[in-house]
Amino acid sequence: MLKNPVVMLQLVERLGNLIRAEMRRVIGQEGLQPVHLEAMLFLNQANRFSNTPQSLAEFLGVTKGTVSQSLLLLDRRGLVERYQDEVDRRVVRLRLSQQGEQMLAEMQPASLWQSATRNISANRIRNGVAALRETLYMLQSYNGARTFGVCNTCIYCQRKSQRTHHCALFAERLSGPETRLVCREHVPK
Amino acid sequence: MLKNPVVMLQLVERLGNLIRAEMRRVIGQEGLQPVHLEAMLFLNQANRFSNTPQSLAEFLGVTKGTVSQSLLLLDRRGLVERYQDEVDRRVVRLRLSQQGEQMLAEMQPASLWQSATRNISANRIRNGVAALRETLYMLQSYNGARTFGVCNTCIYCQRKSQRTHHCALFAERLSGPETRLVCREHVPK
DNA sequence: ATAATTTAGTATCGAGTCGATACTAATTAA
DNA sequence: TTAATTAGTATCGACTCGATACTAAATTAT
Repeated sequence: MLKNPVVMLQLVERLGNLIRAEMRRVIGQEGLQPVHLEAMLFLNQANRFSNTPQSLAEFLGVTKGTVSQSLLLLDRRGLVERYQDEVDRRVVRLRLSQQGEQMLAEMQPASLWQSATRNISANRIRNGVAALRETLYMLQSYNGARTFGVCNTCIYCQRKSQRTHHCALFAERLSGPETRLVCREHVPK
Repeated sequence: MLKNPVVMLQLVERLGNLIRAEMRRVIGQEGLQPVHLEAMLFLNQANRFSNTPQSLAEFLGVTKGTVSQSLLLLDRRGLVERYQDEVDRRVVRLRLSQQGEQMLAEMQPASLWQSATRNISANRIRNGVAALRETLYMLQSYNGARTFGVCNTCIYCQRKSQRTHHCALFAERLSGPETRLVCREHVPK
């Protein structure tokens, strides 16, 4: 019976809470809540198959009703735009507004973390990242939860030529930058 | 400019959110919120210098007013008991009730995590723990936040004999089990 | 083709978080 | 003795969140 995994859980939990508290402090000055920042960070990264309320709800682990409320607020504040899908007129598409993108750019949420990790050896961080990633995938598979990885780590992503890729699930062409966005249908290789 | 630290941040953030969502699912069945579980986990670990509303507020990163509300609820549910300090009659002492301890014991919050980390090499986990711990201490020192470590990793903790320890800050004797509890005055060696 | 079902999203309600502000009471400093 | 500080509580308003009930569009079954 190993104790280290439990220690790792406690560390992740504590770090997660600290990050959340820091978020609350920073974003609170804009009259927002942590979940609003999470949502904006997701929309900043989501590909065109994943920029919907449903997808956001799955990512955040809340119900679609809850997400609907949060989106109402983000819309009112002019940070997120909603528009109807052309093909399926039930679905709503989401994107950050110019103002939303600007706010995200100004916040630099990672800067504190950058300095906190400056003196840790690259090898240690590489190992840490590997351990965390493996844990994340395992946890997600237990839950039946989605992995929300980027396309270029997905089994459906096929390289066609130097510059073009192809998604075997949606049967659509993917540009280079698109392969670095997160997808709700992602399945890790 | 290294990318790995940012990846680590995103992983910790994502894992933290998953843990939180899982908490909400589990504890929600008791009509509680994630923060209530966090509070109970803290009280289960806090030493006799740290079992106060003020200390809990610092740990959770919220205001004392907020904590006061949460404690009201935990008290109403019979999960936490509040009693007055003998010496300083302003301060309120907190402890888990028998019922609170039982609920915590039945929940096994770490069990899913245990299985998720089963196949990761011990070395990788050790490195991950080291990287996370270092990051945590750095972040806390930037914030001026407390570290909330256990006594036996604190500069004030002195070993007197085989079985007895001594806290140089509070100038009091510590039993063996007490050196494994968390303290708000903790300063890492 | 029509009806039943499923799916995407919204609206509303109630309990709770959370910060801000204002307050009480006990302790400490001037 | 008075003033300032500290620990905690009470109240308010904006928001989260799940549950429930709803609309409308798309899909499936008949």
